[in-house]
Amino acid sequence: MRINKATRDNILAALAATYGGATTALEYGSPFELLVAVVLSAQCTDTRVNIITSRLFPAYDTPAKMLGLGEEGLAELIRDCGLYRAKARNLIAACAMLLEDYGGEVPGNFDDLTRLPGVGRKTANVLLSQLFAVPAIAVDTHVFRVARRLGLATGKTPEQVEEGLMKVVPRHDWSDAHHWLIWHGRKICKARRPDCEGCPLKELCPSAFK
DNA sequence: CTCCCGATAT
DNA sequence: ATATCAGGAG
Repeated sequence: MRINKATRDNILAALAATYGGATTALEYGSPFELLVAVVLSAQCTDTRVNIITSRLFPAYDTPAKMLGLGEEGLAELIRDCGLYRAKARNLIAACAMLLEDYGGEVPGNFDDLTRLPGVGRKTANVLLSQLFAVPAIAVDTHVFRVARRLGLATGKTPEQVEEGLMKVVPRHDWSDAHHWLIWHGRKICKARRPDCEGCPLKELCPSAFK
């Protein structure tokens, strides 16, 4: 669904006004902790990730400490977030790579981040924008769904939606717009039963149920 | 494309 | 019962 520039700018202004102070819901105390939290957040609510990390981070807050857990030990601690074997395997391998190649620090560029096992395009963009103030639009399930419903972007893949959003959102708003779309997706524009009646964008949205 | 996967909402 | 949740790897 294509929309004109005036409508698009009104939508972006309304999102900014409604979700202006939005930021991540993931709780973390260091770049490494955010890396772990974002990997755990795949196909899992942020609320549950925070429950898990509140038990994990006090004892395992560095690559060296987490590596000492081993896959089995880590898997047991993160079991409740689902996909736990793959996440444990990837995180342990990522800890080893961080120590081996990056001095135990989280690298600050896209290519190095996506070399880490379990870190793909979306996670890398989250870390770049959140940790290094690099303008980026991480397209997760909410951003993908909401951007398309609002007519801000088209395309069949997250990467296509990311490209579309970068064209219509001013660069200095990329990181913020990512959070606006996530919170709108959580609170109003939900996957299963969107609350179009209570939506502040219902007059502007090409997908609104009227 | 399939697989990984438990917790929660509907 | 089923869809969905801050995806990524093979």
